[in-house]
Amino acid sequence: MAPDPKSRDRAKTQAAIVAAARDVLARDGFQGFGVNAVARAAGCDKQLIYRYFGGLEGLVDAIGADFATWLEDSLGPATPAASYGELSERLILGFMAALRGNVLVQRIAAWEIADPSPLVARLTAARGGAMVAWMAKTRGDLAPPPGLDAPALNLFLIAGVQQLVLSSSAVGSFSGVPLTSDADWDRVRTAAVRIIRAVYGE
Amino acid sequence: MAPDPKSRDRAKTQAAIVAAARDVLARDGFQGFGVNAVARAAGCDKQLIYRYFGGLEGLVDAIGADFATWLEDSLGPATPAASYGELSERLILGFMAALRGNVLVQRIAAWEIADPSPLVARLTAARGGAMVAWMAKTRGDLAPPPGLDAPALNLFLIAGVQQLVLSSSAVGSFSGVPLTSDADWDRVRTAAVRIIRAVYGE
DNA sequence: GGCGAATATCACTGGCCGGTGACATGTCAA
DNA sequence: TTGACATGTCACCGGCCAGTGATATTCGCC
Repeated sequence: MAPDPKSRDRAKTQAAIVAAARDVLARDGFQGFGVNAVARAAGCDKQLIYRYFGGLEGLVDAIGADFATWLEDSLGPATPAASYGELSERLILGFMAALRGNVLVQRIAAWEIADPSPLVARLTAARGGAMVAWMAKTRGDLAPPPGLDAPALNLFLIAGVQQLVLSSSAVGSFSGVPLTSDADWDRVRTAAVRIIRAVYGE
Repeated sequence: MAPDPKSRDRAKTQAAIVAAARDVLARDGFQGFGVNAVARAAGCDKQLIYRYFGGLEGLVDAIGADFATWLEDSLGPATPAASYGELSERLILGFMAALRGNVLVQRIAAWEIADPSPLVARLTAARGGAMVAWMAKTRGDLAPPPGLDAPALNLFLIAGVQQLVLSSSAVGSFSGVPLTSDADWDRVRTAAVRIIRAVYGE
């Protein structure tokens, strides 16, 4: 027969709640992300969220827990780069692809900007840690070029990528320029590569 | 004596409501932006919002109406540029300063990303129009350099600026890098200039 | 003065939310 | 068998919200 309507399996119920929370957050954004919505999506009573996670905070922590390996899972292991420009190129394009492919992370990034509540700070921390860890791992022992503030340059490019991805996902354009078709993103990628090669030398 | 507690002046009341709406949006963000909050801030009854603006939509339109000249008002009239690199530099740094100095626009930009509702689309359109008009006016009749996708490059830089400003305003950092002190923003400006000069030639 | 319209306020409904206490049901060990 | 515990559900509270109908107050015009 079908699995029990009341499964009575704590681990499974917890997993279902976390999955439902991810779904709700990815689908509706942080608006409408709450105990009621998550419980509805999980098909259980909201009381269980309080009992098993201590409220939304614990649930958010559970979501953020598996961001540690997000970028590696999306992009595969890093391979050594021959030059800093190549490294930066891989960093930027890889981040672009990973972010474009994960709506949940997009929602969280938008959440951070729009509503700096203590609730989302937990996710911000988890995501930021994953970012720096991945960047450090990708960099390996390659020395940054002298005379350039490489961290600031990369920060600028990463910020641009994130803004373009978020705008594209939310409204399909940025500053009036459409960002939907593959051709649009080809232009963006080309621009990014152009910038990187100009800055770090051919 | 003090002005009438019930002013009974439609024009003045309308202006007070619009001002209150701007204040609420700038202070609290689009969260908590609603008829009740605006009416409270304006010190009048929410019924007047429905009567005079037809609801939040009309009120939002009234807010967006004066974005047409936002950038010019912030930065002063454009002066002719000698080269495309100088033009781009002025564009990016000017946009950075203007956005950093206007919390309301920051909130609206965050709103666009986080909650693509039909309500905010009105503001997105107004802001986008102001952006392209200002860029076109600043450009004047200067020809873009050949062999470069200048619009895409500028788009990338503008996106980076916007993301950094929004993150700074919301959480004081981006990707773990703090963005609060003047020194932080000096680094950002230097990186931007570095990128522009590398791309468009010294 | 008197009357109609414009202006402003009040009071209320219905709905969703977060949060909590009480209750039902299944499990397992003494 | 029975009793303690874990799991799950239900009903309810107070609060905030959007929206609306009725009412009070003032202005302008005849």
